[in-house]
Amino acid sequence: MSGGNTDLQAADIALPKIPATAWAVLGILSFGRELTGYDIKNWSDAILHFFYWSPATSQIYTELRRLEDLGLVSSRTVARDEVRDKTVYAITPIGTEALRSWQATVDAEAPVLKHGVLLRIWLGHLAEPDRLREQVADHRTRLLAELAAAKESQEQADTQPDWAYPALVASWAVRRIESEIELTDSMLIDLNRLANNR
Amino acid sequence: MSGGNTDLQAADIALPKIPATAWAVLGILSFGRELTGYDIKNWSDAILHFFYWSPATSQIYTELRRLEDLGLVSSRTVARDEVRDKTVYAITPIGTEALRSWQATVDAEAPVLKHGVLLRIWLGHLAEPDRLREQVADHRTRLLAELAAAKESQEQADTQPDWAYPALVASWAVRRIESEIELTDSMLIDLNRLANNR
DNA sequence: CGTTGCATGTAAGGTGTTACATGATTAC
DNA sequence: GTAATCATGTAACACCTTACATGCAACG
Repeated sequence: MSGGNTDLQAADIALPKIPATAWAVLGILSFGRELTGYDIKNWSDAILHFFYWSPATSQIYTELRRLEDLGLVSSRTVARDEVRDKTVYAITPIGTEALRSWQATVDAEAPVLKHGVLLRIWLGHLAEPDRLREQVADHRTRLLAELAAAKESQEQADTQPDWAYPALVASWAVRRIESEIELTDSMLIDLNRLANNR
Repeated sequence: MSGGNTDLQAADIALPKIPATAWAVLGILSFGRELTGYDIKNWSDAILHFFYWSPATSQIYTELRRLEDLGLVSSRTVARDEVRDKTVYAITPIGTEALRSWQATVDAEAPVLKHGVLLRIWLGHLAEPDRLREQVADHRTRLLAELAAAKESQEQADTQPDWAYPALVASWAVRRIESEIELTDSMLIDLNRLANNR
């Protein structure tokens, strides 16, 4: 509205064309901490993994280099112990604005689910019924472990100040895993019925 | 049990090392129809997409070539119209046994979810509250369309003979989308509460 | 008569993984 | 003393997508 506004507007920042993984890594750094590539991998495995896939370690280092070349993150060397150093990365003001601009202008693609267990059930005509139920039961066990991890992540988010959004997402993750456990149980019942009706 | 059993056992078949996408394409052909690459892409978009991602068309043709080289599928040329031909693919006995063997021995990897909307909510501290709610509302609309498509897919599966397993998976897909709609509604409420508390 | 569907690819390039390598430190 | 953790990469390669190209047929 005001003609004299020279503030940095989200729309003013050129939106670099970088893959989704790069935005995710930048997003992790947007919480304001200085992190090593190793730290980012751990965050990724612990949190991102509930709603986005966790890239390989080498990929994270590749993205960090890309982001630094673009000026979206900065790095500095700090002491790790008396002998060795480590490199910590932080988001830059340009990086923050780029992320904001990405948020404001790039619509989310349709979510993608890659569910190997469901693929195997879909191809159930080729499997032994026992094998199928074994796979589903294993999946259920995995879900229980995920649920515990998600709940822990939720507690973490609830205790951090200014983590309202991560807390929202953590609560979504917990409920979505609970729902998948129900669906898995129901699938097991259906599978039993199918196996008995022959 | 019997020593004289010379039948082809799943475990006897060498398990070729091919990517998950190749198994998915082979799986589509395991329902016994002769399909063109184009047909497979359509099946993929219509069905596979509910629980597995749908590969690009060019990727499907690549996988078909790979599968044919391995003898897991065969192709033949048939007339399309008076002028042009088309190539239809069918699974071979070796292909069926390879799939069986894959089912019997390869455990499913952990499911992967790539949910761009959730990633954006997780980074909500960088977004305008309105923009966030817009993204979630758009996602809800998308889910409604998916739900309709999943229900149609379910009806299809229910009317086909010997499609008990696809029917099971379709019913799972319907319920999982319904559950995600609920989670989305609840997310919208939480987002409203967050926006008002400031 | 223009658009959508059918049908099949190639070429280029980007994305991402696996395997490997290194080595000090800390925990058991 | 041995395993796990921290920390950082490189090299090779596989996977997959995008963009492009082609052209008839059928539908409105």
